[in-house]
Amino acid sequence: MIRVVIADDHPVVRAGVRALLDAEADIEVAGEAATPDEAVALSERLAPELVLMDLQFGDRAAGAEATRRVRALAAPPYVLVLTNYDTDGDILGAVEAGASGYLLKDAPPHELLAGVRAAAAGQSALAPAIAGRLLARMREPRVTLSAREIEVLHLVARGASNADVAALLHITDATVKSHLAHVFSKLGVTSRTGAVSAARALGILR
Amino acid sequence: MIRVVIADDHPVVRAGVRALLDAEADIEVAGEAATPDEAVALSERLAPELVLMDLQFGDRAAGAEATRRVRALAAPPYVLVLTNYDTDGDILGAVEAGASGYLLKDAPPHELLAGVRAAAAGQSALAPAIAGRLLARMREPRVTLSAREIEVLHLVARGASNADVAALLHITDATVKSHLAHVFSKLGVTSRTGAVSAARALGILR
DNA sequence: CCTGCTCTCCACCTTTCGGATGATCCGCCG
DNA sequence: CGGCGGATCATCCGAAAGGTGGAGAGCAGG
Repeated sequence: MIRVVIADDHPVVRAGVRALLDAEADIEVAGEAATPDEAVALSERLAPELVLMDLQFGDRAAGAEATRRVRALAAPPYVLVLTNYDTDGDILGAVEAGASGYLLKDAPPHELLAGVRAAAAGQSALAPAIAGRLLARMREPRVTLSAREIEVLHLVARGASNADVAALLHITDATVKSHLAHVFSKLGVTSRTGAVSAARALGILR
Repeated sequence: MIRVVIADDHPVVRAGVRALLDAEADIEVAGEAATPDEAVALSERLAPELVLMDLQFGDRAAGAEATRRVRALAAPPYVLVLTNYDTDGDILGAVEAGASGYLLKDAPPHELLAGVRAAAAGQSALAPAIAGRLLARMREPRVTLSAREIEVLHLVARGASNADVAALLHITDATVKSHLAHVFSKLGVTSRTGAVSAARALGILR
C-alpha cells in the first residue's frame, strides 16, 4: 500500500487527485495539505511514502521550498511534483530541491498513476512532455543565466532602474550594468526590455 | 436536477470537479470535454443546463471563444467560467462572451457549488475575489490607453527601441516618445520596462 | 461657432542606459 | 597550482530614453 499526502492549494485539484488515487487498490490518500507549512507538518506526522506537491501556492512558488523541507525530515518521503506548467527554471529548481519526479496536471490519469508508483518505488518519474523538454535543452547550446543575473533581471522586469536594482541588492550600479551586459550577451539582445522579452520567451521569467 | 458539462483540458481538474459535483444530490455531471471543440459539441448534443468552462486550453486562451460558441447554440446552456487565475482582461472577455459567472479553482468547494446552483438558476455567480476586483476597477478612474498607445507599448514589450517602433509605425521617434510619455503618466511609471510590467498586471498586455 | 478635449505628431534639452575595457577577489576543478 | 567563471567595482563615451512644451486635426457640446 502506497500512502500519499496531497499538497495543493486548489481544493478542486485535491479532490481530483484523491478521486483518481482512491480508485486504485494499492494507493491510499493519507492526507491533504492546502499550504506548504501544512504539507511539511503532515509529512512529518503521517510519514507517507510519497508527497504529491504543487509548485504554486497562491501566487507564489513556495513548492520548491516545501519540497526541500520535506526532504529534510527524519524519514523523508519521496516528493513528486505535480504542477500546471513547465516554466523551464522551475523544473530544475524542483529537482534540485529533491523531487523524484515532475508531472503536469494535464497529464492523462494513467501517467499520473504510473508516476506515483514509480516515485514510491524510489525511481525517477518524469512526464514525457517534461523529459522531452529537458532533452531539447541538453541538445541546444543552452542559455544559462547565473542566479545573480536572474535576480537582477527579475527586478528589471518589474520596471526597476539600474539604480533601483543596485539599492535593492546592496551593490553599485556599475555591477548591475555588468550583470545586465552579460545577460544581454547571453540572450543576444541589446536592451533591457529586449532581455525581459527574451527571458520570458525562454521561460526564465514569468 | 442540474445537468452539467465540464470543459477543462486537465484530467485531474475534471476528476476533481466531478467528484465534488457527484457528491451533490441535485447535480449530475452529464459529460466531460477536454477541448473547446468537444465542449461545444457536447453542449449541443447533451443540452445541459450548465457548462463549467476553463479559460486556458493547452497554453492558449480558447475558453472565451468556446463560451461564445456555446452561447450561440439553439438551446444555449449557461456558462460558468472556472479558471486558475484572474488576469483582469480575461474576466471582461469571458463576461462579454456570455459567461454567467467567474470562479477561481482555488475557491472552497461550497463556493463552487453555490456558483453552480446560482448560474443554473440564471443568476450571476462571481467569486468574491473576482467581484472585489471588478468593483475596485469600477471605483478607480480606469486607465484607458489609446489604440496608438497600446500599439506602441506592444512593440516596446517585444524589446523594440523607440527607433524600431518609429520605423514600424512610420512616425518619428519623437512621436514614439510622446506616446510613451503619455503611457507612463497614465500608468504611473517612469520607465518603459515599468510600463510593460504595469500594463501586464492590468491585463492590457499579456 | 468656438470652447474644450483627446489623439496624434514633432523639436529641444537632460538624464540614463548600454558598450567597451580593465581590474580585484573568490571558489571550484582538473 | 594555475586557470576559469562568477561577482564585484571603476571610468569613459556615444546612443538611447525620458521630460517638457507645443502645434494641428477631429469631435462633442453648450
